[in-house]
Amino acid sequence: MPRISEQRRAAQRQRILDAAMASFEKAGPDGASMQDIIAESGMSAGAIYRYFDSKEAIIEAVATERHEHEKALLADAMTVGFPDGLRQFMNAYFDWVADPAEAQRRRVAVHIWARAQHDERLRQIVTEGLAPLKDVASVLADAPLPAGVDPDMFARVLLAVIQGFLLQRSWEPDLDPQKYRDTVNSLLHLLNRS
Amino acid sequence: MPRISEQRRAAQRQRILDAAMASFEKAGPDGASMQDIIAESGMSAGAIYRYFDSKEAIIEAVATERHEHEKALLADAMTVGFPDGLRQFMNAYFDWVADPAEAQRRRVAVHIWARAQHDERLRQIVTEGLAPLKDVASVLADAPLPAGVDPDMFARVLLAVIQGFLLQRSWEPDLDPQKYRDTVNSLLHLLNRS
Amino acid sequence: MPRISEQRRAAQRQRILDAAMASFEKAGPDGASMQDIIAESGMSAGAIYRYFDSKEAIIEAVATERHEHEKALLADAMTVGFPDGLRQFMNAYFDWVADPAEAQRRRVAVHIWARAQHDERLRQIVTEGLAPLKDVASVLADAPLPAGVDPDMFARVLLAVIQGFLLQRSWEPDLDPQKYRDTVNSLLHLLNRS
Amino acid sequence: MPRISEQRRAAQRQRILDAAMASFEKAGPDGASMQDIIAESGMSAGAIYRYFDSKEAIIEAVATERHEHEKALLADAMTVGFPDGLRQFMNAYFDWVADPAEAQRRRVAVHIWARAQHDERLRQIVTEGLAPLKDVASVLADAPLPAGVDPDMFARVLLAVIQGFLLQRSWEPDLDPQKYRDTVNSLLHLLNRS
DNA sequence: TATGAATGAGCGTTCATTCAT
DNA sequence: TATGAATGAACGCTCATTCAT
Repeated sequence: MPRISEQRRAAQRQRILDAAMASFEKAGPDGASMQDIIAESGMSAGAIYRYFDSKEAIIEAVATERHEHEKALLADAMTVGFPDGLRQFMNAYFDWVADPAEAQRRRVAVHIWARAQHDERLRQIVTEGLAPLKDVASVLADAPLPAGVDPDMFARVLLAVIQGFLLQRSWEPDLDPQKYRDTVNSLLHLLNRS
Repeated sequence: MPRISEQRRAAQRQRILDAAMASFEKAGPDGASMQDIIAESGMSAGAIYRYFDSKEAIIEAVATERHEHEKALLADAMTVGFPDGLRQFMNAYFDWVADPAEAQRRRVAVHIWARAQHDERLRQIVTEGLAPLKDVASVLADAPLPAGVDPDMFARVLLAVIQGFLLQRSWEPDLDPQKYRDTVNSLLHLLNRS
Repeated sequence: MPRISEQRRAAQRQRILDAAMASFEKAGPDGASMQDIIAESGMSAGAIYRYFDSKEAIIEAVATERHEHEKALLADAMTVGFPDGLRQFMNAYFDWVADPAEAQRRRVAVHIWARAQHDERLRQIVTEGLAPLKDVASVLADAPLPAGVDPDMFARVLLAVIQGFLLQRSWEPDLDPQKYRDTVNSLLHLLNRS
Repeated sequence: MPRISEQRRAAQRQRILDAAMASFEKAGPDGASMQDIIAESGMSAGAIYRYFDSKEAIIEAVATERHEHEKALLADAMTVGFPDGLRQFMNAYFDWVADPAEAQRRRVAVHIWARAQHDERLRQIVTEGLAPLKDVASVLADAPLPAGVDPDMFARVLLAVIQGFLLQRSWEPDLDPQKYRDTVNSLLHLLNRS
């Protein structure tokens, strides 16, 4: 009975997602055609549609994959308190932002962000990916923050610091992540002294 | 010998760009068809192609318009020194980020950002729009910054703080700009005490 | 201004419908592809979609055209009473069934009939095309019909006599319409004597 | 050396034909996909192709089945002479037309009729199904028919009366078969008096 | 024998762009 | 100058059929 194993099924799915990532990186989800994904994956049109209902479903799976990756990344950063958990949170992100192997994912992320503005399903996936913010905020709530600093908003500032850098580096690949990271860390040290 | 006045030509151009912005806001530049822009502008297909060579040219013009707007916005914020110029720089941006009339432009900006990753012309327009960073950095270079804080990178952090918020609010329109702004300002106050 | 005249628009529409009829005759609406209609019409894909929203819309237009033709055909047959109006009704149909120029339309009609079973819009078009039955029935209602003969059902019998022959001749083109018609007329004469 | 018994083979074949009938009834042979038939039968794609060479072969088998059914139906109606054999012929048909259990077969029949116009094999099956006409005609040939009534053509009229009603009822399921039948029988009684 | 994953040609339709009027 | 009808390549997707297991 040729019913394929769960393992093979997962591998084929991943093959498609990898091909989609590669295609999306080059031209964005709209610029990449199904033919591109088909060629990149080495599979046939029909085969791909056994794993995903539509191109849209592939885009959503790519978005989901990215956020699962992100959540796993941050899961254990949140196990320690302020200010060490905070530092780990930022470091986990910065490691991702600096990792050459993740360049593709970062570039595709920007397309997902743009698309999430119109696509309700994608918007949900993206905002659910913002969940770690809650954890960061609850850690910050117990910390001696300067007056006027809201824990929720501070968490968003930290995320923005990452997102903005990811964006800037997507246009200027030569931007040095280490220098940026050092500056951010130096700024965060001001908190300890307050 | 221009058959139509320069003034009329500019007005027609603007009409197309406004229609494009409206169309792009709804579905992004890829999701919006030339037919959408044609319908929204009330002009004919042929007429539009007298003002712009291609859809791509319209997208570039939209991107350029946005960055000219941005530059004008920041031009006079840079006339005073640290820390007042810095505050004005941030306030100018925050006013834009909070202005309901600018919602359309902000949403389209995210698409431009994504597209700039692949489109060289767009990338140049976007990175040229980053010019104010240089001015901010040169102001910061003369300021008594904490140890380890690079002026160029600090300027990027400030930009990131805006960009990230713009992004987050594009997915969660209810996010309160005032609360975010207050937290950012409170954090920046730490600099004065250092 | 190249906005085409109403006349040209109607001509183009007809060109598409004629091409569709020719294509449908050869292979039925499902067997004929849009490419067939495009080739047959000598128009481009895009042009056709300016006149019809979809292939389905073309099929509906073909069905509508056929029934408008039919209604016009029967309109004046109904101006006289029994038994002359009845004879004219049948003759009008028989002339159509025997007319070589109408062979295409007859063959396509059978496909429309089949399709009308599932397609609600088509079903409405087809059943509205049955309207003449009401007129025939009302003429028959005033006639001295034999006992047990319901005017509505008799009208349906008459229609069935046509439909069935159309069907039989679609499989056996050599069937002689004249012989069939003579036999039907002879049978109808029995009514006069009753 | 058949690995499976002839009996099982026939049962499997029937299972496929039943699934095909059910699928064709819903959407016609073109609207129904092999996947539909596969799902409806509970068999696998590969299994079905061991019993039928192609979808076309299934359609032909469905058509053949229908006409075998029809022939069996009429076989013994033809054992008696005019006018009783005639009445039995019509009654056998009318029973089929009124039988709710045969609704599926009737609806599919219309599709077969349409398709038989282009498909030579189907046309042969359908015209061979018209064989009873010959028997009816030969019975009628010995009967005292009114002047101008050709036995062959009269047989066709009788068939048309059935076919047309089947068609009309496929669009208007509420049509009362009994009323139609009564009217037809009343009309046929005129023959006795002539 | 039976399975269902895989194939890839072909489907209906859309789109940015052109050009006769 | 302006119009919008026309183009035709390319799109996302489905399908009957095959064949490795």
